[in-house]
Amino acid sequence: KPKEETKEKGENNKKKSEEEETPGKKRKRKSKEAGEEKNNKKVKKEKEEEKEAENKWKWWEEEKKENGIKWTQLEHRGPYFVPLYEPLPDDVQFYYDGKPLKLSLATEEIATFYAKMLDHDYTTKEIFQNNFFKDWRKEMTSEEQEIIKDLNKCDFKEIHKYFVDKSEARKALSKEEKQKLKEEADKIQEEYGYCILDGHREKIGNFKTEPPGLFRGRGDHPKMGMLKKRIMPEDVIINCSKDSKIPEPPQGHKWKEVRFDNTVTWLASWTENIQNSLKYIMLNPSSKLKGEKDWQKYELARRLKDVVDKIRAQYRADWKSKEMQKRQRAVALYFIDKLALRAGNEKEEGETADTVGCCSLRVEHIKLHPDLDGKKYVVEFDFLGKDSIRYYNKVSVEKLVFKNLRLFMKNKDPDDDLFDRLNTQVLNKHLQHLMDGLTAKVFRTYNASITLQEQLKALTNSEDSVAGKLLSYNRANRAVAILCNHQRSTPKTFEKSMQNLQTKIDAKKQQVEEAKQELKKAEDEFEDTKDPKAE
DNA sequence: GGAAGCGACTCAGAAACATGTAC
DNA sequence: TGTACATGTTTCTGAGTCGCTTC
Repeated sequence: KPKEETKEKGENNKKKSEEEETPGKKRKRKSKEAGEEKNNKKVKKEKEEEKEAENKWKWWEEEKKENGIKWTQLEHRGPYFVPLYEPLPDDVQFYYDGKPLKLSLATEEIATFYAKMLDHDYTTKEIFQNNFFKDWRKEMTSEEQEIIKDLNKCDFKEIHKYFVDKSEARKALSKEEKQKLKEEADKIQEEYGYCILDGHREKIGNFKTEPPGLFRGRGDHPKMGMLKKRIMPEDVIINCSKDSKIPEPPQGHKWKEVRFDNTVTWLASWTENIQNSLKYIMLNPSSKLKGEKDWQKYELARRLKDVVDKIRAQYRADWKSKEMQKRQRAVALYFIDKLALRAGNEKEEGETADTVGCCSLRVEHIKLHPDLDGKKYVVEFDFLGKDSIRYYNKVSVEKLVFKNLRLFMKNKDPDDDLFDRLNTQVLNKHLQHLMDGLTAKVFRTYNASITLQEQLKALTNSEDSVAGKLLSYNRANRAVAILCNHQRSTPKTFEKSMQNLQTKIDAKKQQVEEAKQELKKAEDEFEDTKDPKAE
């Protein structure tokens, strides 16, 4: 049938081409042109990509630099500074205790940070509100401090609406206007987004300074809502090669420092005010510096493959060691290897969310079940890991591991460390003895990689269609995600999407039901009209 | 020797943005 | 053909790991 339809359409078109041009026909021609334009764009893009691939720096075919030296030439424009604050229009007001209140520029800017987040869960959290209000008050003028004393009396709704409308307006711009904006962004990318590294043009990963705003820590972060200050050139250290063109600071400003350190890979850095830690401008993952490091990482995992059986035999033997530290080390390593847990460095209390990894597990994070759902020696894990993502797993372990865990937990409080004789330094020092360069994280890389490889082998067939192979690939990838406990929160639109799908399903069901009824009716009618003699 | 702190880097989730598809 | 929504990709930046230095 589809073939017939195509044929018919073709014939109709032929007929019409012999007729005079009608408005409908003009529309068709226009759409054809639009289609061609789209196609041309695609071809152009493909050609550009091909050209880029041809020009790609084949650094892996070159000789490696001596140990520790990352480059001999590094030239760039410095970071792109995000635009300065633009004051609100006069008709957009902040209200305190029901009355409009004109804020000073700095106070207003910080108010907009909060106003923009009004739709977000963050602003309902007490810690966020308190941190924000405390930091906001610090930046207020003394007059403002006298008036604004209670966050509950602050009304940001008009400011919030202003930004929502602004974002809607941006979405509603014409194609041409959007194109113009894109060209402007491309120009900035072209100017600041690349550097020259050893004679090759390399893409920078993050060439813009982070804009000021409110700190959005993950999970129950004690610092959420604090004011993230604007980065100025005076905060920035530039790193480049001595003989290169040193980037100019924006007019009227100067850099904090310019250094020429070729043992590091960063182009610029600054200290952020929330955690007092360093932030860097570095290259894109497609660059030589990142690619080479990635390569090394997988080579290290490959080397682990050769010795992993021996290491496994050793930690199994250590489960029976007379030394408590060795036993703890052996059980922790078993978890890292079997469950792909992270190492678990110690963290400063009160500075970050309370999350743990293997070495920092506490007694309260596991439950022991001698028998559970027909399985023996089950350990139930329940803790918050990196990014406050919950790790929940019930694992059947070996008898010796189970007995050791019981021993480690004996006479301890829930908030005591499970592995009290162990930390990541002790563990990594031991691993270093087993294999040069081996650390806890290599097990995660190794187990993730080998899982992908094995799954691909088990799920794919060389005769499969591309779609079939893609499906198998996605399934293999999912197995790795499950192993590594990679998760995403459900999107805000999830409920609505599900509702839409359900509506569609219901409509189809009804259609089927109606069709069935019609069929039944037609059959009955047919029965009635049948000639009794014909039977 | 080991604790603390810092520096440099990778990892990873959220959000923004781009593209594809169904209606 | 336009729109709304779904899906895929990229950007952003917070959260880890781990080596090194200092005390």
